[in-house]
Amino acid sequence: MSADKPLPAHKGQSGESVRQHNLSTVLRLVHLQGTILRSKITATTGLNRSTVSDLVAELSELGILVEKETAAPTGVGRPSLAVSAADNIVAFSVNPEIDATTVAAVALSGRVVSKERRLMRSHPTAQDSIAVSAEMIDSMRKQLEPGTRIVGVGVSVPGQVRSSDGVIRFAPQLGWVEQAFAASLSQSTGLPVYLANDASLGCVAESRFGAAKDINDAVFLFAGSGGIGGGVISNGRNITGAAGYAGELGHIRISSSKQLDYSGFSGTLEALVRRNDLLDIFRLYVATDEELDAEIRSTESTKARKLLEQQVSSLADGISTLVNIFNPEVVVLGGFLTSLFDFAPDQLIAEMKQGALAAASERVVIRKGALGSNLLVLGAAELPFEALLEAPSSFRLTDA
Amino acid sequence: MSADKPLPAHKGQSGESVRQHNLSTVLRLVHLQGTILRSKITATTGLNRSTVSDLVAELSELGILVEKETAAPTGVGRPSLAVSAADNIVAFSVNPEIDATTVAAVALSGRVVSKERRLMRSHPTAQDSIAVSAEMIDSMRKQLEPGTRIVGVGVSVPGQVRSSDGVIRFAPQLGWVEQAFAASLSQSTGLPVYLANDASLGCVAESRFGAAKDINDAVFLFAGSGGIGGGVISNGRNITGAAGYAGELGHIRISSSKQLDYSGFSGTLEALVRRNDLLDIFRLYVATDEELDAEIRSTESTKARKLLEQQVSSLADGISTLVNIFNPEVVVLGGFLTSLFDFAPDQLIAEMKQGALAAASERVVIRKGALGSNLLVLGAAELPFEALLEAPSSFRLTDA
DNA sequence: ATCTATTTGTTGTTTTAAACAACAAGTATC
DNA sequence: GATACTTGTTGTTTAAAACAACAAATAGAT
Repeated sequence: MSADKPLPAHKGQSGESVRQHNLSTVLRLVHLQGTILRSKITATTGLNRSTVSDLVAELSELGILVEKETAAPTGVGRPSLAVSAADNIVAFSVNPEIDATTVAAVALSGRVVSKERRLMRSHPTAQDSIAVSAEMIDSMRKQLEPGTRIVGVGVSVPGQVRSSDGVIRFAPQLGWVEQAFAASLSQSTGLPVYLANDASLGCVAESRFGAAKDINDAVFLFAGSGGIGGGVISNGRNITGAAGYAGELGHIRISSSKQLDYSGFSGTLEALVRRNDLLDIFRLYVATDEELDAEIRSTESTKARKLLEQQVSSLADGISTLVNIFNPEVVVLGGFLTSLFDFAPDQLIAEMKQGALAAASERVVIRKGALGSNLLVLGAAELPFEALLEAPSSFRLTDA
Repeated sequence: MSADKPLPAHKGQSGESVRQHNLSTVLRLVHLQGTILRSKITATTGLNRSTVSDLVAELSELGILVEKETAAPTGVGRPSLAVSAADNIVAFSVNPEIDATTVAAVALSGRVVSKERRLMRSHPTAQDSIAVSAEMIDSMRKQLEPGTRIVGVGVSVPGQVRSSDGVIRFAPQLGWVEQAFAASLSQSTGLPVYLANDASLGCVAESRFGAAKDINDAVFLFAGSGGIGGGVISNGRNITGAAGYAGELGHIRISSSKQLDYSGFSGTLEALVRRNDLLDIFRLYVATDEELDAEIRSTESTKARKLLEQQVSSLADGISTLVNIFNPEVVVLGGFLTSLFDFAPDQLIAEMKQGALAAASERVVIRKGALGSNLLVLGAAELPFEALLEAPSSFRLTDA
């Protein structure tokens, strides 16, 4: 009945855990803000000058942070030192898609060190994908600067991932079911591997570095050829749910329509806002988001415009529901949803407000994603980085 | 661009804040678990025996906790002391409804010290309600045991409340708009007053003391005569949103039906699962939840059973959407939704699973609320208690 | 060019609170 | 009644943040 397991919520704090927390706080600040003055760290953390000095020294010792003298002094008084995240600590990010696999190396400083997209035959098995990923990581690893250290691998998966053990439960586009992706890729590379849903990672990336930076409550909707994915930041934290499947915002039911989405549910947001329907009406077979966007911007076809208006309406319905549920400050759109937004921003906003409570919707801002093609690259890299940020002094880095 | 305000997320921890945190942790543990052995506190917090001894001593000194020798020893070894929350520290909870106002005094120990429900003429103004509440609190205050100290007042509001200043933005049933309830009631009583949405507070109560105790991810749906309200616990925390309006789960759109809910939105969960529709079909004008439940259990009418099945379907649709969004462990139902559940549990569960992702729904349990008529009494009291739990050593208690 | 005010880094000391260690107290089992 | 076991108590140690004093580096004033 009562909790025999020591819930983390009821954990006390000892002296050492305070040190861990403070190291973590400083490192996270630098990772998120980029290069930052030490005096600024002192101000934002509220810690004493000498304490910050000591913390930064320890992190520098570990090779995680770097201190440099500021090139141009900023004002009166002794110039403060600039603190940056190490440029030679990298995470690999992997994004398997239906027709290609993207692998990148991202430095803790945020720099994308290298990035490669390899086309694959359609419908690769998970084993194929793991083999290709491992090989790409291996070759990329050899080209890293000497002395570079590796945090691990983050994989963005277009499907549902069990967070506890990194098993892909179901990836509809790829046709994968119950694949122990993390364990297998970890075996092949000798590196720790972390998995999460792609849209959730996009959400994390936009909230840390993009359109929702410094926002505590945000909702994300990303649409691609595989449907609509989503993510939520509430009170500054990504909502994951009990097992990691939360945030499937494409599958919220908003209508009685019998139209099906890619997972076979009817009347959902994903069923009514379909990229393929737009491609069809423009008589396109495949198209990049840019090409589709150009068509949407320029079309004069009444039929096309009507479909677009319907999709905008459905999107507004979906956003209304999410606003009522989450009361976010910002709603961030990605993929071709940005084109829908641009097509009829006033309609979208008006219909969204009409379907949502005034109090919850009055301050909501709808915004386009800011990270473009680096969205998932940065998002996936945050998974291993998060592990490092959580325990900077005890995390085991791997030599390149 | 970058954060000039020191975000709490980037706050460091000093020695003193550790003490605060640990005092808070111990006190919260006792408040949530009820009477608990000191050895158990040591085990769950992970703190040293002597540290726990010291922390409990400080809280006892403050009169917040009480240590007693255990009546019946539990096993081998020196018997541990039983730690309880003080029974003479109380919070008032207030619940204004359309036809009555309920005021109660709740002890930190969880005991409901007193409770009174006063009938009022229909459609009271906010001023009426504040005056009546203040008067009820005053008279109840006089009857408290000597030496009792007061934490504050928590108000559960059937409407949207801005959390920053306790202004009621809109309470559709009561017809209130923009009422500075907290400020006004605080003026009248001389006590700190906290406000929140009623369903959110019910959610907090069930998650701390009721059907979702020790559950980190739970969704709550409560239905009454005023519609359907909701609340969410994600990662152990109640979701409030940017301004406090999150959790309006009754207003999620699940259908294209033109049926309107109490806030004028069409096709929402609240529009399709209406208590009044059930009352109508049973030819009841007013009825308690118990009376309605009896009708639902015993009805043989085909028309009634069809309506009930429709409502169960709609409820299942709503829960599916919420399961896809939140991946909860438990969904808790309250009000007449429990009767719907009892009417057709298999249908509800089957249809819910049909509309939700397998991964997210496979482990979900649908459960009835456990707190009955004390739901809002306990929930509202948690608001002032929370302030005390947050800062036990510096919180200013008021003498009765 | 020099002086002053200002800000920040550095170093050595103090303080706080948790951990630790040793012992006493109380219970159950043999 | 002896022994093992668990918990409370007390005094000591330790870790880390705060503090204080001073040095360093800048901008602006004289």
